[in-house]
Amino acid sequence: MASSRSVSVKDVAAAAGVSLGTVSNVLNRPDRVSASTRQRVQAAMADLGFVRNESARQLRAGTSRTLAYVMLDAGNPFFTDVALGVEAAAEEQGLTVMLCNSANRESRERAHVELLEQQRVQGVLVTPVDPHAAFLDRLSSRGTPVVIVDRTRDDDAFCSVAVDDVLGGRLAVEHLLDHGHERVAFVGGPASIGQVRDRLRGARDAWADAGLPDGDLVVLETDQLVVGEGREAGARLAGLPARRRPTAAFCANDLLALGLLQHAISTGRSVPEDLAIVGYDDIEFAAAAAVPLTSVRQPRQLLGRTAAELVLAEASDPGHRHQQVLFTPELVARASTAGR
Amino acid sequence: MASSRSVSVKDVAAAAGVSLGTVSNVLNRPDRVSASTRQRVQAAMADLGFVRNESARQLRAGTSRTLAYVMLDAGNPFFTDVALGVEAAAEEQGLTVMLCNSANRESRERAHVELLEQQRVQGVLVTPVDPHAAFLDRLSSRGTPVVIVDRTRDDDAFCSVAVDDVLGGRLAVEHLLDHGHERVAFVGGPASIGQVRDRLRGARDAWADAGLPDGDLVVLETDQLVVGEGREAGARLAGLPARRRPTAAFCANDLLALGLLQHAISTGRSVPEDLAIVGYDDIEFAAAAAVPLTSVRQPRQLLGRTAAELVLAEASDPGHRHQQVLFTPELVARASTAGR
DNA sequence: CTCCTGAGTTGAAACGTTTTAAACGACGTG
DNA sequence: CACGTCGTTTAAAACGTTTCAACTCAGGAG
Repeated sequence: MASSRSVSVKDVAAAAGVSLGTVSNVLNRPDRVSASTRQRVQAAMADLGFVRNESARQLRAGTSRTLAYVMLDAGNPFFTDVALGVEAAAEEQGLTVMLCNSANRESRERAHVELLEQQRVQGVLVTPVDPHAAFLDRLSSRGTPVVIVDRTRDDDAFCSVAVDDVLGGRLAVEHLLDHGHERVAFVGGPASIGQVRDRLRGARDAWADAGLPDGDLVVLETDQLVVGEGREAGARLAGLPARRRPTAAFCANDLLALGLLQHAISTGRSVPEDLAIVGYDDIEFAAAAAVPLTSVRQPRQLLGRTAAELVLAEASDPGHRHQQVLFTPELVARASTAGR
Repeated sequence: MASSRSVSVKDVAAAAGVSLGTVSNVLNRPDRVSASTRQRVQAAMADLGFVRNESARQLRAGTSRTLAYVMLDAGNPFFTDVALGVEAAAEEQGLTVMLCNSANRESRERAHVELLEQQRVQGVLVTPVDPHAAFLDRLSSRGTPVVIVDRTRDDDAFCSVAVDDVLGGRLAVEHLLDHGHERVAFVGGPASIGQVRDRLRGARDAWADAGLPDGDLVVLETDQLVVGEGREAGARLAGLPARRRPTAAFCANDLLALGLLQHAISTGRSVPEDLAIVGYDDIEFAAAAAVPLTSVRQPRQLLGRTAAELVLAEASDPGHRHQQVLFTPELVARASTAGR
């Protein structure tokens, strides 16, 4: 029951009157040790407060029992849900997940990635600021399995898991078309984000397929995907002359949609009668909004789980071919588009 | 520029034509190495794609360069904000933060804590499911510094940082009293959570000080601190006879408050005219709600930063006395109580 | 009685670093 | 010319674990 810094296998061995190798066997192959000595050793371990030194284990064994997820923004519920999926898959394999937060800063992402490589983690999952960053290629080329989460690259240098954002954009706009809207706004940006571009492209595809005039799909570009920008977009929308003002808006994520919703309500407009709104991500707060939000749902936990499985597959199979998994999004209709 | 598994200091030394100790010096005390050999070694490292093995470093050095925060619920924006503060403080010290998510499950919390101890992290910050769990005492007694975040214990076995919840409860109710409310509901639960009890106690204190009858502070207990429970509480509130129905509600956190708000709006009640609402935590979504929410703000990032500083202080100073830091909350008044 | 078998245990080597004391020259000083 | 000095570099030990070949010792088979 004692304590103190650093009780080693050697100390336990001495206390139990066995050799150091036997203690290790108790730890790693208990079946090879007779019941009586096993108990004696375990008692000694408890007595001395022995805690295995993972660095030494890892150094000798060459393999770590952890895997890491470098999140783009830990404050966004979307990514924490992805992390839940990662953790679930890891737990099944007896691995621990190390969560890192790059907070949208590439320098932090890079620092994390480099430390993770030094720690010889089994694999790195990452939602990168820039999927083409050179340090990701380096990491991978040196032998650490890397999976890109919720982003894609045009080449196939990595495994990746993502959701079909073009389809998601199409679903959103088709839903609005079904409800009879003929002037629609797309709210989102900056265009440098691949997701935003893809969702807009899907929206445009659907719009074109319906044979509606290009100009009636209004694009409002934002600087970030946050609530405040949504409010601001709402003001811009309200400023348009009534005849050209869209009757519905499709937002590139739920935070924007919530901002838009908030602006509408606070200026006395009703949703969906005066303005229908579709969001994207289906975060928990979407369903809980003042007017529950129609949104495009992504299989967030599945995304994380699949990424974890891919990275482990790559880690265990040397002759592995990279694969790009693309999930299908799903539209969840709620009150914010229920009118008409 | 090559790659491959496991290039060691020895390989670099051979390639650069120096001894292994010199390579280590280049890594750790570059000033002790002449400029010419330093460059030669660095070139060799780049050439071979050398990556320092952190396990070996840590085994020899005995000290790790990371610190961990075990979060109670990574999906709650409150905790991710605390994590931001932790990371900021750690970054200043050149340390990395390992985030772990117990997701409200004590078994997961325990598993994380045990692995962290094996990894010999510099310190563990934790918002525990149960601050009295025995494995926390064990961890600490064996020499790993532990700081309890946003929870307290009656004894002083650990350092802790928390916010004065009794005061927070008082502030909320005094604010409502100032606005002339004389029938108020407290919404929150379960009572097993210390925070909930403290906030209610503060509310009662303020109520008593105002000389108002006990019975006019109605307590609605909830099962969890989530949006859905808030909606449900809204229904219970609306079901009360008008004469006894509170004109204002103080919720134990913002998620409940958002639920309550949502129920009010969807049933055609206006906030704050028909029902004033005060939340707690001041999460980002509080300000962005359909009716911006008055809320009791906690210094979230400061909480995390302080915890990190405490744990590092304890790690470096052996003759350290545990201290309990208590921050002062602050009421942020917004539209949800602006009437009257 | 000897030999074999197999379960249980042991001792030593290895993992990749950091660190420390010692070795090595080259150089200026007395 | 011998000596100490200083700046550089080296060799070896140590960190705590895992693994593997070798050893011991009963018990059973021949």
